[in-house]
Amino acid sequence: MNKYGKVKLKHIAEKAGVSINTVSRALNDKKDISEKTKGKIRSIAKDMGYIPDAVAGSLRRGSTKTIAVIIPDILDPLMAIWVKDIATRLGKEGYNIFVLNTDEDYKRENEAVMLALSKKVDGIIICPCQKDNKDIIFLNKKKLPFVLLGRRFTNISTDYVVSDDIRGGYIAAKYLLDQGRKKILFLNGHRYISSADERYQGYKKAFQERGYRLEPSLIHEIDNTSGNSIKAIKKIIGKGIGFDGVFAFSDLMAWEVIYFLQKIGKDIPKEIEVVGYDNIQSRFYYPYSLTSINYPKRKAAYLAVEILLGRISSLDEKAAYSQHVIETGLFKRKKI
Amino acid sequence: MNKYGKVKLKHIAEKAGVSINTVSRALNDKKDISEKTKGKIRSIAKDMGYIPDAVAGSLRRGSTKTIAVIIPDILDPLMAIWVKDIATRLGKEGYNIFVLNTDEDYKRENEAVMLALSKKVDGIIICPCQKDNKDIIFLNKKKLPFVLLGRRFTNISTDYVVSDDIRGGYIAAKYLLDQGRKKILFLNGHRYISSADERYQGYKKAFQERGYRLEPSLIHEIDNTSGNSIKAIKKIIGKGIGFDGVFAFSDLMAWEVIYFLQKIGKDIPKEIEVVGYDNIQSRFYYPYSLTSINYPKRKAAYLAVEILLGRISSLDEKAAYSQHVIETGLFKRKKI
DNA sequence: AAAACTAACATTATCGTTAACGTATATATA
DNA sequence: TATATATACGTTAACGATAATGTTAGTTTT
Repeated sequence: MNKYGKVKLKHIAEKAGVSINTVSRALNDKKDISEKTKGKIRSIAKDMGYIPDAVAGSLRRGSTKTIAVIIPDILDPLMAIWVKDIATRLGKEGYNIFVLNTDEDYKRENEAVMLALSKKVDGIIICPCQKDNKDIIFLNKKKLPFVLLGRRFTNISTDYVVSDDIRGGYIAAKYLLDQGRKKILFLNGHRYISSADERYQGYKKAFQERGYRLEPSLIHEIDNTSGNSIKAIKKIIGKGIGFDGVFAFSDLMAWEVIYFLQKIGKDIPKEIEVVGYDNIQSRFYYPYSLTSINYPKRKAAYLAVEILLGRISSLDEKAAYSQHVIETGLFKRKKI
Repeated sequence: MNKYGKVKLKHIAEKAGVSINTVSRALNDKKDISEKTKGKIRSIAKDMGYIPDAVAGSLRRGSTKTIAVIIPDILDPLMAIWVKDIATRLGKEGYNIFVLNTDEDYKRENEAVMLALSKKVDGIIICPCQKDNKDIIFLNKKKLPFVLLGRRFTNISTDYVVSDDIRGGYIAAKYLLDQGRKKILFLNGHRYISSADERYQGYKKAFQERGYRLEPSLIHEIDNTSGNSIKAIKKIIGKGIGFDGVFAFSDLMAWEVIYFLQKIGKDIPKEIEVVGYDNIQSRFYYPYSLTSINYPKRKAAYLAVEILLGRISSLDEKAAYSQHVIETGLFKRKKI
């Protein structure tokens, strides 16, 4: 370390015998500076152990080079994967990310948005917990670029990247029905979440095509958070409701469900076949037969990032919305 | 929205007929202001849709109210749990967190530290990927408070919270040996990670107590990142090395290992018994018999936060280091 | 050789907020 | 009544970096 408690541009400027501005230009690789001076300044800066003050720079520049990622729950592997992919992709463009958990709570989501606004992030990627969040619409007016990932709004047009949830729900129902399952338990997310609502629509369609009626006692809407599905399934079984198939809102839910059903002695998938969503497989190896609705998750995340970067760099506020519905398919897994 | 593109303190001050400073005091709940004025100003600020500019505030205040959490991998449930617990606890004190992944990479860890320094965080909680990182020691000189979590340094004294890894390794080995396992595969992390090194020491001790010799071909050091343990175990089996027990560095590794062993037809735990570390159970229900080394993870995270907050608020730079080794125990799980 | 231009640097304003300091009024004490 | 003491505010100077604008010396143009 050197004699300066904190090395500022000023100190480098003094030592180099140039102005602060010249130091700034040298370190930021701007023009209007000779290679010789630039090299000299950079060398001095390095020697002095200069660490740029991002806060001061952000204030002056009017840009923090930071993106907020607002998600329901980092403990859901889908979200963790997305967060990591987004961070990696954005890192290449010099952006850092701020991760904010909402725990599927509308109020916390709005607090997160306010925090992002306050922290002056350059953009937001958000997986909203409701399909018609009025406070987020507010972002439009604030002219802060944002992209929805995984879930969308129905009451307003925005940029988004989602999976084809209608088809996902349809495929899942069709598969279970094709397997001869008669009493299928649908453990869905709340229908005020776009993906849950759309999966329900697809699910319903598959039943209607066969002239089947949806049995209300077999359709449940629950939070996609810790332990919830176990609580729910306990209650359902407690009521004496029987079923031979389950379609869960996420693989996470599906795992919990399988765990519990196994525990009470059910033979999976013989007695009860479970279908999940998201097809999480990258790290969380799971030995049971968990068929799942699959879609290119990384592609979705990257696409959201590209759209956001486009919005940030584009001067055209009125550019058409980028709306992507990514194809879903069935990923069939056998018991190993 | 109102006529102001961006509502600043100045605008509120104008409207309220007071000075900027008074507005600042009102909004920050400082003293030297009457309840009446405070109420009036706050009401006006709310009406005008004022959103504080955290960047400007941070620059002036010299504090960002942000903590960096530097971890190897957010995809490891242990880290995800820690991150969430830390965020929750710090949130109550008005802090936000910046999550930075290192992927167990020394270079990226140092970049993360530099970034944290540049972003002017108020403190760092870090799970270091090496037990003697010289660049982090550098933090001491920078007088930026930091606490190690899960892993510690051996070449320098710092604040830390770790599990009793020596004992953890000892217990695991003892358990497997007690079960009559003769050929135990130790899938450890790299020994330049303190926890891996200490678990090795405990492991060795258990063997020595019985007069057993460690078989080098059964001890492997690998990265605790995606898919690595499967790659490793494939190679080990490919070499014709047989084993009837496995002690893995993390539950994550253990899951991967069990997955693979199952896949190639092994009966778990009959043929091969696996012991993991961290005892992840909160969300990732896992149906196989995975006995694991347990310790109060949330307690560890909270403790790290308390220590950090203490350092931040304390004026005493020379306060004795807070060093905590949290008790570990065996969590035995049966096949369900 | 005068005018025009350019490269390379310096000077200064600015970002929005907070804190140190200063001041005036109201209240309490002697 | 005179003086001390709070209380509640205003004024102004940072915080550190960057962008806009100036300035100077050297080069090119005609």
